[in-house]
Amino acid sequence: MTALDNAALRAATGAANGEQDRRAEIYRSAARIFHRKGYHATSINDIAAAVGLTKAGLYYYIKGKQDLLFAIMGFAMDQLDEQVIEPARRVEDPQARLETIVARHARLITQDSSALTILVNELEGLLPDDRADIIGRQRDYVDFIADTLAALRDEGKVLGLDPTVGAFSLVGMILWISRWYRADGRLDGDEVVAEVTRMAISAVLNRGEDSNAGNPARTGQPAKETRE
Amino acid sequence: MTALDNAALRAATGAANGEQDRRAEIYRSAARIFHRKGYHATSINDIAAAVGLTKAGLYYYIKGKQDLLFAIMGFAMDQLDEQVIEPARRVEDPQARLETIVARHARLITQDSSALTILVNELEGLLPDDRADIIGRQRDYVDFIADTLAALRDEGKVLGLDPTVGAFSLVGMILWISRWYRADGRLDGDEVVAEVTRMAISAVLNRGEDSNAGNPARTGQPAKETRE
DNA sequence: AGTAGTCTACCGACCGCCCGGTAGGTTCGC
DNA sequence: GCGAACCTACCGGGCGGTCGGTAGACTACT
Repeated sequence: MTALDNAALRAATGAANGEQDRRAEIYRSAARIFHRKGYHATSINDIAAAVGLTKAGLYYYIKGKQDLLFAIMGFAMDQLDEQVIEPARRVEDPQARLETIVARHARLITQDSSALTILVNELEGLLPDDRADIIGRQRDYVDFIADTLAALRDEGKVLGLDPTVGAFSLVGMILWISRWYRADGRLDGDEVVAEVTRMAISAVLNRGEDSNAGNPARTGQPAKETRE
Repeated sequence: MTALDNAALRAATGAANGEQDRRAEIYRSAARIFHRKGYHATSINDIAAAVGLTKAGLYYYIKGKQDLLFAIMGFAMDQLDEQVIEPARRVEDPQARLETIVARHARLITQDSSALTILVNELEGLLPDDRADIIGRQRDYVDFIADTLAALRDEGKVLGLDPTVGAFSLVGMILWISRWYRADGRLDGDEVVAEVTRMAISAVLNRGEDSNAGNPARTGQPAKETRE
């Protein structure tokens, strides 16, 4: 069920298969509305109307409100896994890996923040088992960042920073983008991603002259890896 | 706490300003519950039960659910004004001022995050006019931080950072604390505040050797003002 | 001292509304 | 004629909010 739904969601702007498209449209609409109004403030009717169905018609596609939320969150976590964690895992140098994580996560948010934002804001709307599932995956992500910070520390590029606090702080910085970034604003998505990535790297790296193991720490632009 | 307050209040019937105490207790309870479950997922009955009243009894003290939310948010903004903005305004050196802002805001969150977290998470629960009021005050806060970053840039301590993006990013880092910090966790509140403050300063200051207008930019530890 | 009135602080019962969800069709392409 | 894709009509229940009370402390007057 969940895997199927996720596959449906992933079929973004498709041509073929009618049912899958419809389902994907429903999930996308629901994600947008949940994002805008919040899960509890959104009624099944709101979603049905947004996709041009009645409430009963909508129930042909979904099992219930909570399942819908869980499916959206599962999709968001899959997105994070595929677009951020997996690519970053293939980067061996810790600093480059951190840049990959931040830049890719930030980019995901500037592109479409709905699902990823619901992922962090509506956890209490889930059933306990589902919530445990999502929280576990989130914790893995934070641990992944914390491990990267620990590796940077072992290289001597970071001094006296608690990796866990560092990881949480970076995540907070990134997630917050969805609250202030507007696609039609002064800065475009790429500029925002670059700015935030630079701040993130700068936040964890040691400043200045001291104890820097080799490696002429780049102080200017971020890395190349910010796009694929 | 609640039971104690109620017992004390009941025992001291006839004492001076019981009404204000009761009202404060209601706001505090409501803030805690809104924080835990979210505004929309919290019923008036939940709050009434938490303070040992019936729903009808609660309405003797409040005008409605939305007014209650607005009152809590107003209180949170007042707290921010008094404990963060005003003290920081009296610090003239921009870097020290930034440290004051971050440290004081972070400290407020580690002490009691309920109201301050509601302030950012439940905006859509407000009436449009109330929301505009709160958003305006929030924007003033971000502008205050952005101005401080701009001042740092004018001193040459910050290069090529957009002050607005910088301000938002720092705010995101700080606000996120309420999502992961536990008073009974590995680190105590002061340690977390210190860590986050160091990261924030490090995130915006220039690293290393280049193009620094005069001014021996401190590249080692941050400043003293991180605690009072 | 007694008692009538007043006010604070609450409660039980109720209202209309809308919620998530369902039963039982109906339409329509194949 | 059959199943996929929807619909209308409805259900029980909980919601925010209101109404009409009332116990009891306090005051005022006789």
